[in-house]
Amino acid sequence: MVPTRDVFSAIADPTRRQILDLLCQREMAVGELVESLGLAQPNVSKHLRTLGEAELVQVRIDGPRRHYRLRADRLRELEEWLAPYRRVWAERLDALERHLDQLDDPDHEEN
Amino acid sequence: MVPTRDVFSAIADPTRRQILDLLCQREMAVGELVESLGLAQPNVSKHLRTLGEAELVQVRIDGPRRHYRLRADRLRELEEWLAPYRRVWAERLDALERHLDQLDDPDHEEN
DNA sequence: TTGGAATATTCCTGTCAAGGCATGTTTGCT
DNA sequence: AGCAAACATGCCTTGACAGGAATATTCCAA
Repeated sequence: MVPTRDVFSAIADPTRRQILDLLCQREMAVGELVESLGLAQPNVSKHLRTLGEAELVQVRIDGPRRHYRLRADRLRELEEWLAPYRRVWAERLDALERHLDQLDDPDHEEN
Repeated sequence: MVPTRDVFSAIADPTRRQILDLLCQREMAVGELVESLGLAQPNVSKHLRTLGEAELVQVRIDGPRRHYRLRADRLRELEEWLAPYRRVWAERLDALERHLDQLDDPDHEEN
């Protein structure tokens, strides 16, 4: 089951990030999400569909209601993408320190 | 200098991620990026502008050419956003193991 | 099997972003 | 000053997406 949508575009929307934040705590039904978010139900359903296409979310059917659950493993893709940049942080921190040293110089200019 | 664009929407575009990947290695001028990416120059410039609005990138002017440089620190925001989900991975891994155990059961059903 | 609750889907509209093309701007060179 | 290189910006068209409203679907209970 290959995802039909990439994680990056899925989390680009603020509302969808809100949904993920909620699902981070616990599984939730659509109605609960609607109430928590204060959005229209069709709107929430559509965002859930998008999250589902990215496989960031998983459904558990329980009678007439559907419980959505976070699939955190898909966020590992993000984690992995981030990896190469982590190394850069260390280098840049050195640069920042040198920069802060320059701030002690009263003639230094900043904007 | 508060960013006028969030990191999430900035990295949502594949081309922009490609650019970041290139800048991960070293600072590059627009012309170099154009050649590496095989895209039209105005196109690349516009993506660089977008990355700049998210402050994911920094310019160094050198005569007529502009060298763009990665600002990895802005990706920390992503890292921080990811933090709450990291904890979920551990829990979910337990569930996965239980799931795999069930796979040994020949009567177990899967779709 | 009829009704209602919970949710999904469709249609419509406005907005925004990407790509292509043309043009403006700055800089260095002569 | 004039020209060319290196970029940026503006305009246009097209496609994708978000939000709203209405409608369809699925399920359970009586």
